[in-house]
Amino acid sequence: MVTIKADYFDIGAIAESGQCFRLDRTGEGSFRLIALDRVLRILQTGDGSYQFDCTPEEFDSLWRPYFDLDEDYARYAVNVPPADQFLQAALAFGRGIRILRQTPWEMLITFIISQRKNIPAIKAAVATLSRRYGQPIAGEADCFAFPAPQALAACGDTALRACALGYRSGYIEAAARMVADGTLDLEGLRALDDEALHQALLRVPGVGTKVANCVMLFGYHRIAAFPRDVWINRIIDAEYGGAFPLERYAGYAGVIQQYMFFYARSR
DNA sequence: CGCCAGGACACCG
DNA sequence: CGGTGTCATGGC
Repeated sequence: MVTIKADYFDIGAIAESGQCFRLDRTGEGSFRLIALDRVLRILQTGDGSYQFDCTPEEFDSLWRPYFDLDEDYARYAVNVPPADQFLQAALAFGRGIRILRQTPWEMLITFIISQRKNIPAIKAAVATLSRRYGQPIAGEADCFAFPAPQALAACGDTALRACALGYRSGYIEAAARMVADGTLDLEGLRALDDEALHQALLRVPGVGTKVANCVMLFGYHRIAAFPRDVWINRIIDAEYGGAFPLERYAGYAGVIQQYMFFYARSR
């Protein structure tokens, strides 16, 4: 058991921020995360601290980096103009959101699934896919790791379609084959700069600009990436006259984007 | 039942 | 280059 008290850390906000689809509220102040082929239970105590059900070694080597706890999120707020009432409200409301360091493979498949689906539907599809093609996690009832590339590459378009994936099943099968046969080296892409990484991801069927930016932001922690979905476009139209001042947040616009998304969707 | 969802893609002018 | 129709399915 590990207890922490971190500023700018709110597991409930993170769970509802649309970046991770396997972090669920299991009760009042309790959460369960399936990630990195493991299960992590998290308890939010009354005094604002958190208890993680893992060893200190596991916390330091896996979960501290996963939750990006070594980064100071106060620095992302300094360039927001006081007159920007929308962003001021969004940062106050979403205080405690962090950009999780998830894996490129899971983000690639998850965000191919995400197109034209709402968040509950995405979570359901990821859960079905994991239950059918992921490894059961030892010592945990009904918990399954995210499927390996080989597992998804082998199961076929028809079986994938039966996981409520619809027309995306062909994209997912093709992407899984590229990764399984080495055509696409997701770990090797870490060496590329943002623009080259973006271009490499666009070669994957079913990956356009928006999904590529999500994979960059949530899978490679490229926090300059700024995914534009229907919610973000709606905000930019309604609050910024169609032109959001991205350059003001150069280098970390993706973090700002996440506050915008979470706040907009809450209303 | 109808509308919408963290879009991509082919096609068109 | 920018606009338009289509794609399959579930949540609300």
